[in-house]
Amino acid sequence: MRISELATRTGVPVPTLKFYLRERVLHPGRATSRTSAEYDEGHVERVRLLRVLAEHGGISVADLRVIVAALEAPPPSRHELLGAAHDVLPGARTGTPAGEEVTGLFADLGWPVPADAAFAAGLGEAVDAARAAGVPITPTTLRRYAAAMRHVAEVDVGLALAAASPADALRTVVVGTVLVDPVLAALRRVAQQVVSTERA
Amino acid sequence: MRISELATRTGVPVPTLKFYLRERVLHPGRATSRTSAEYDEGHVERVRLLRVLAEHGGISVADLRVIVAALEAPPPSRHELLGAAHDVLPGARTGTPAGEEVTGLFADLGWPVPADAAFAAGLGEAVDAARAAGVPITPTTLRRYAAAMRHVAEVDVGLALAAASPADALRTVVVGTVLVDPVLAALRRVAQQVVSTERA
DNA sequence: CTATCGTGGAGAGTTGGACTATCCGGTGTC
DNA sequence: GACACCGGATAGTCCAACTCTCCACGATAG
Repeated sequence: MRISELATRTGVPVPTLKFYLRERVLHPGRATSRTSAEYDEGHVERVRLLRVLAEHGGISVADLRVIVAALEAPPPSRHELLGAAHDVLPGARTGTPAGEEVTGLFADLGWPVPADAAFAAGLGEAVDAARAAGVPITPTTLRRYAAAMRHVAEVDVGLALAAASPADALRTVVVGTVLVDPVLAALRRVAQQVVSTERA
Repeated sequence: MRISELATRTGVPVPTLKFYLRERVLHPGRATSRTSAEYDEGHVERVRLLRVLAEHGGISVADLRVIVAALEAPPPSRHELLGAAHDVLPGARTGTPAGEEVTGLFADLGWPVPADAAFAAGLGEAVDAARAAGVPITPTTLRRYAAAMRHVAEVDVGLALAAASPADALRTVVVGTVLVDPVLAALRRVAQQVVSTERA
């Protein structure tokens, strides 16, 4: 199909598609002449992915570029895949070591987390920010949060392992991590109301 | 103190403070003459709150205005307080009824959630977005996520109930909801790595 | 008592990100 | 062979969040 059909199929205007091509988040079509190219279902898929990550996940074009690059080079093992996906996601602090409290938390929980894991430092920052704003987060609080998120992670990993191919698994991890966060946030708010009602 | 001292105390430039005053997210100081005003510790606190919500919570100035308005008018009961806080937070869809799947989920779980709760509709949208991007979320998946977030909510409500005053509780709920989300997201990613390692 | 200096207030300008519009020479197509 | 459509490039728009510039005036140090 040509670019105008890609536009009608995805509902994205032609100038925006050209913008995505320029920004290298959409791979070029197969050129059929100097002034036309052929796009396929892969392009339709990609455009839909870009839109949903940008609109519902709030991912910037710069981060989209990193993400699609990772999607196009799937690592061999399913386990490495998770690390690769995480390095790419916004919020990761690759190379920055985590603070003492965070490493202590992981030791307490018996979690074998390397101190330089992509999100360990980000976790420390997030906790400090919440405390700076007056939220009384104690080590106990943090342990309880961690235990709950472990249950979430069990579900997440199950979804990824159920994928048909490594490429599918990578896609599920990256997209799932970004797009399930808002689902969890909404569930958290609803659950707060429920717990609060029950205690009243 | 005068505006320049407020600027040095908070590390925020004077023109930015003037911008916050114009946008009515920072309450005016007590005017001591036509060309000067007196700011106090409440202003320092407020500016720190604005910065941490904007930087770590990604809250826009328009949403900040709604949040600070809510903080200045605390509702009488602690239970109403949660609803008031949630109506104000980004992602809320006040007045929009939730979809069938979401109301069914709540019925399944035995959660007494009104169909027009602030986040019920947002939840449906978030789930649809994730599915549109190819994340295979089943009703079972959703129930497991909900169970985990219920544990998170137990901790949240405990924190809010421990606050000294209703005003403190409101602050804890609003700020905690916004700023603990990134903490949970980071914990989720770390837990994914741990679970994945254990299964390998 | 006077020369700055800082202030509140308001409008205009800047920056960055994400598009969107215009142009252009070159097809493809009826 | 007219004419819409294409790809490629450049420039322009729009929004949010600041940031700058003025202005007239009050504060305060010499």
